Amino acid sequence: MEIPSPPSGVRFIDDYLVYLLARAAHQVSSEFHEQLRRRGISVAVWRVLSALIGSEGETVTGLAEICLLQQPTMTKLLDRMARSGLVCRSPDQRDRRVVRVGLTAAGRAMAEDLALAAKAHEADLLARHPPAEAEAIKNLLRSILARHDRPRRG
Amino acid sequence: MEIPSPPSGVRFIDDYLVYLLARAAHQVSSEFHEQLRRRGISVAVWRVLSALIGSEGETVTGLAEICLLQQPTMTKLLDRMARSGLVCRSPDQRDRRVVRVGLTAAGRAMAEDLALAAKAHEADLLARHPPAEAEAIKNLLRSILARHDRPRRG
DNA sequence: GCAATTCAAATGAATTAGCACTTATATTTA
DNA sequence: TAAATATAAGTGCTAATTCATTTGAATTGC
Repeated sequence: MEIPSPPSGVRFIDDYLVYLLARAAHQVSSEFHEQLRRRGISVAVWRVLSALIGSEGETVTGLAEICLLQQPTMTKLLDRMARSGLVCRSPDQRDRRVVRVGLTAAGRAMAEDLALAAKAHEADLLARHPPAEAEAIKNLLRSILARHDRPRRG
Repeated sequence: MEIPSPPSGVRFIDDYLVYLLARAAHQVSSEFHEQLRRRGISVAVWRVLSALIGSEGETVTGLAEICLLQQPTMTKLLDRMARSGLVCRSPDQRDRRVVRVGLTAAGRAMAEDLALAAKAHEADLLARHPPAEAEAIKNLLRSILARHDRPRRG
């Protein structure tokens, strides 16, 4: 059987909020992700580093939640990052189930270096919008985050 | 060495646009993704099905771009979906390098069924915002997409 | 009209993620 | 306080993703 090219009409996804958000997130980050690729740093590693900037001592589960990953995925990611000398784990004093994650000197240097590049990229992104809109974007996103905070999820 | 709990101050990521977008996208879709999980349908499969609604005949590379995946990932995903009888491939008549992808009857039924659930979920999401804001969200996202459309990417 | 280049899709090897489960520690409650 | 339940992190297996490459077809330039 033969399939013609897609019609030029409106696709389902073009008016579907969840898709618009996913696409915007992907598109907006793609330039910075290419910078990471050039430096040989994976997006997952950058997410962990950035999550720890100004917030060292997060737990494994906490980092997984922040980085939008499963906990076992984070455990293994941290294994690799510890092996490459970017993070260190240490047991919590009060609760021995808990592992707290910190940056090594090398990890902190890399994190801060990348954060500068990330902020420069962000300024560049926002400069493409009229000032009022640029202002509105983050506020709207924070409003979305506040209104759709899920009770709790793995 | 000992690592204290993270300070309660402002984390880097809490004011970082790319993260806010990624988090919003994740959070907003999580409820629907749970619905998918309950039905035993993966997010990737849903993305392909939804991409084909009203737009059958997309190419493999085109679908990869729409679904925010790499082309080889899409090839293998389509292999699996064809095996489970959701999509069919057929060679383009004009250009024999191109493969056009269509839905089978079962695939179309599943796509339309899920699209109803997706739209219901979307209505539910938007109802949590004041009407003016709900109106603004999609427009703002479309503005972002328009302004940050990348030239071309794998 | 042929060689070189571009482009679409597929393939294979290696890496990574996800799911279900285990282990160890805390907390609850009877 | 003992037993039951809950929580944090790690493990093992399977499956999916990626990167680099290959194959086959179309386009371009000479």
